[in-house]
Amino acid sequence: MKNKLDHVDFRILTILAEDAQTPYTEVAKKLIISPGTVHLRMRKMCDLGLITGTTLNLDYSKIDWKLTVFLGIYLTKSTLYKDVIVNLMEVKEVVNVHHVTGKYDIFIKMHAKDSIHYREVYQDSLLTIEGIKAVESFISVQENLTRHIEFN
Amino acid sequence: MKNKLDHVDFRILTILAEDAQTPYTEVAKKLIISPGTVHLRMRKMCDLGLITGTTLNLDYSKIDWKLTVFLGIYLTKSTLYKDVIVNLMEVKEVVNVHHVTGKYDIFIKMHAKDSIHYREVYQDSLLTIEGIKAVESFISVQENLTRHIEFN
DNA sequence: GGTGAAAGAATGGAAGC
DNA sequence: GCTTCCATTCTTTCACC
Repeated sequence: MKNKLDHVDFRILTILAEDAQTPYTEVAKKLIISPGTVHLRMRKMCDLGLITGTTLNLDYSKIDWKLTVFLGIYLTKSTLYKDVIVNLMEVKEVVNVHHVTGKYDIFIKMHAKDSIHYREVYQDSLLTIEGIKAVESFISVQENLTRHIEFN
Repeated sequence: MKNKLDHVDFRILTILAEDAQTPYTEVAKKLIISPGTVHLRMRKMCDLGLITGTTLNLDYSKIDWKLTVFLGIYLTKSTLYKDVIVNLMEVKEVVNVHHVTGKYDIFIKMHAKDSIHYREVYQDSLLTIEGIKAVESFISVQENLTRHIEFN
């Protein structure tokens, strides 16, 4: 898959991963290629499934969702992961679900307005899911970094 | 902070969080407001610090970075977190760093090309950081969900 | 597989309501 | 604080290289 991509593609990715709203004309100018080429390369990378979309980076604390929590989930039986994941995805405070190997079976990230809201979600929406044996939580005190890998 | 935002702002956020490249004219049409208003609201939300940027969603496996790993880090002394975080941020495979409460002191997310690459980063770049006592890793077998909270 | 130009569309101010 | 208007800028296609 990677051999379909070259250095120009990676430089386009680097610029747009930094700010997805950068006009293609500006990307083209920076890389000294034509806007048409940027457009073509972007379509190629979307078609390849490398670029799956674009989104806003949001600081939830600014709308009074003050808590970010990571949760490591133990299942009663590891094979139950599929059903549990489906149930987790229905909890709207959950923004990220990973099936993992290691101490935990599933790893999730969620947001909550405050500790009361968090406890509600935890007790009423998470612990009640069938197949979950136990949950360990890690409350984020501070996010220090969110970025992409370097493309090259 | 939240009282500066209304339902229209949240609907704009919802649309653009889904696809940050949606033209403002299209957002305006969906919400039956003028493009100028979308522009104004967006600038307000950027100025408030709610929107911190825009980015691409990427599937790293498509460029042969096959591993996503979460790592829970124990420090020799919890007060060392600042220095350790600075050092972690210099490891380019690390894309996310959170200072957390709970069993671990710091929680990070990283990507690697394969298990050899991962072991190199783990042994040479992470375990060598002064102040880190131990690390527990969770290799993501599958990402099932990445989304935003529902705004309202 | 890239370029550059051109038609159509979007952006981002300003003036008025 | 929203809207409409408009000059400027961007997108996206396509004939050509």
